[in-house]
Amino acid sequence: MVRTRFAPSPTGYLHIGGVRTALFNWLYARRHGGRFVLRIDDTDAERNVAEALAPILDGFRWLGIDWDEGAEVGGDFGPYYQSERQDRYRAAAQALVDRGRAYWDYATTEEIQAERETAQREGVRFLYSRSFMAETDEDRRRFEAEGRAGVIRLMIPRVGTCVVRDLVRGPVEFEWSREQDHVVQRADGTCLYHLASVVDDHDMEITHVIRAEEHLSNTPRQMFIAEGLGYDPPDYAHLPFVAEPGGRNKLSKRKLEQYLKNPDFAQIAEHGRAIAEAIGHETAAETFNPVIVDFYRTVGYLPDAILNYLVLLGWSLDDRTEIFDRAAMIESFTLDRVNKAAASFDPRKLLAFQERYMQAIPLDAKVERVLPFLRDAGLLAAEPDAATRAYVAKIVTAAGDRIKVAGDILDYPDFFVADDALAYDAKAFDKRIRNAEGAADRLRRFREILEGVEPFEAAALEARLQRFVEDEGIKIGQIIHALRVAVTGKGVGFGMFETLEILGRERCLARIDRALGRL
RNA sequence: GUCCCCAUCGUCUAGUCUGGCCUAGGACACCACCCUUUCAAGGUGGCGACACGGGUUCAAAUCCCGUUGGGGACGCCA
Repeated sequence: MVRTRFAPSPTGYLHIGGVRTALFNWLYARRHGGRFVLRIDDTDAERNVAEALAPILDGFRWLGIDWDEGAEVGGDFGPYYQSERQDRYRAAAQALVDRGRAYWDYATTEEIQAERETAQREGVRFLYSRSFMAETDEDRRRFEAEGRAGVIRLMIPRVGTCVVRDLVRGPVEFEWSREQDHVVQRADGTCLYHLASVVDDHDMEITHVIRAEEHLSNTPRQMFIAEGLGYDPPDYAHLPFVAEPGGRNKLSKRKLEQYLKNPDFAQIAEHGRAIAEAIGHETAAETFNPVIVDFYRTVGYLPDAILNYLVLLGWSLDDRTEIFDRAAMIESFTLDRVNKAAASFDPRKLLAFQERYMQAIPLDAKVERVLPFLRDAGLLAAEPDAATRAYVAKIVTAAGDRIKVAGDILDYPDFFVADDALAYDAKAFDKRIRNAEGAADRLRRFREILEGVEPFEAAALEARLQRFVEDEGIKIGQIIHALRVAVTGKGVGFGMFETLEILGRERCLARIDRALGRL
């Protein structure tokens, strides 16, 4: 049975690169009817693990990447928090010593550092001299009598090679003599990541370790640990990096502000920021940024769109298929079609997927997505009644593809504000009404006509306006722009006649009066 | 510095293993035109890449060698 895992540290946020790695693990498990484990790489030192973990778990849940075992759901191979497994690691470290694969070492950090510097000065490769290695219990007692604290180091072979058979890259060869005698247990008795990771993967019966490329060069030591412990090592697959927008470097949470300098990235960020501010959401760069998954949830992206974009970052099925729903993804995902080169994150393309997915969902689903934004922006009551929903549905229909993310509904606040609170775009008002020759008079005349149009619906309104245009001997542009600004306050919007119908006669008349009154 | 990985349009990629079907295909972005009451959407078209240099071969994006460039790893971090 295939078992994969993703092991996040509780950092307080879920970033796009992590999701991509988790997604590939999840897909591989689902593809093979296996299990996907969410293990938590926390440490004892971390205080508020639950708090720092919540955004990560919420992010996965929102994306629909579910885990069969691990944090909050438990399972038969727990505990799933590394902080609760130190005893296991210590036992493993001791077993390594017992099997002659590791040794107690009593060098101080300063002594190691001195050796390292000497090697560097002489231009040779640093390899620990093992001068403070304890070969017997008596050695240990002697060192400890000197007041030294012992660590456990791996007894890495100094000859030969290690071959990592990577499912993405094929065989990769490393010389053992390049590896250090890595510490696996600290002087304070706690154990380090590489040991913990190997022990956990074994205990949790992980069959495929699918992780980012940065771990490729860590793999020999992990294989050494696994073999030393008598484990059957898992299969490894090292994924290419998700690189920063417009660059080749690994995506980093520390460079969020720098990414904002990339024009495409900035545009996406700005679009989201406007929505977030309208609903009173925090928009500091560290927490609100297109590299962080929460950004997309806040702004109203669709999880499936994000997954679809992400599955294509470093993987493809063929030369043309690009729309994958969950089932299609699971069905077609294979590790042998994972790319080797880093793929840079392009939020622009993500938006393109979002648009396609948004166009595809049914009206009522769209309305449901949009409602919370109207509520959070204070434009609608918390519990909209059926009439209100129907009203919103009309707006959503009329807006059509203009609503790319759910939060885009906030581009149309004018349908929700009182007539006397309507804000006018000053530039549009001047251009279309104040300074347009004869516009105000035409508007005044058409207002009178509007009083009698029956029914007050798009088709009838359009027919009547066409007649007005003919009667006046003008072009449609000479009335419609002024009309738009008068009733919506803006120079741009969706179909004029739908707009009038949705607003209704009373409000249209009131708004035209108000606009004319501003002259 | 040492080791490892990678290299096709600005970006994501197909093609590379199994050389010829590749005058290199698709998508995003961009540009133009069409549609049009504005803004979107949609339609049509365009721009645009095999990093470089040597081989091997009748034939190289594809195989080999080298160069260059980029990235990653080298912790008592994870």
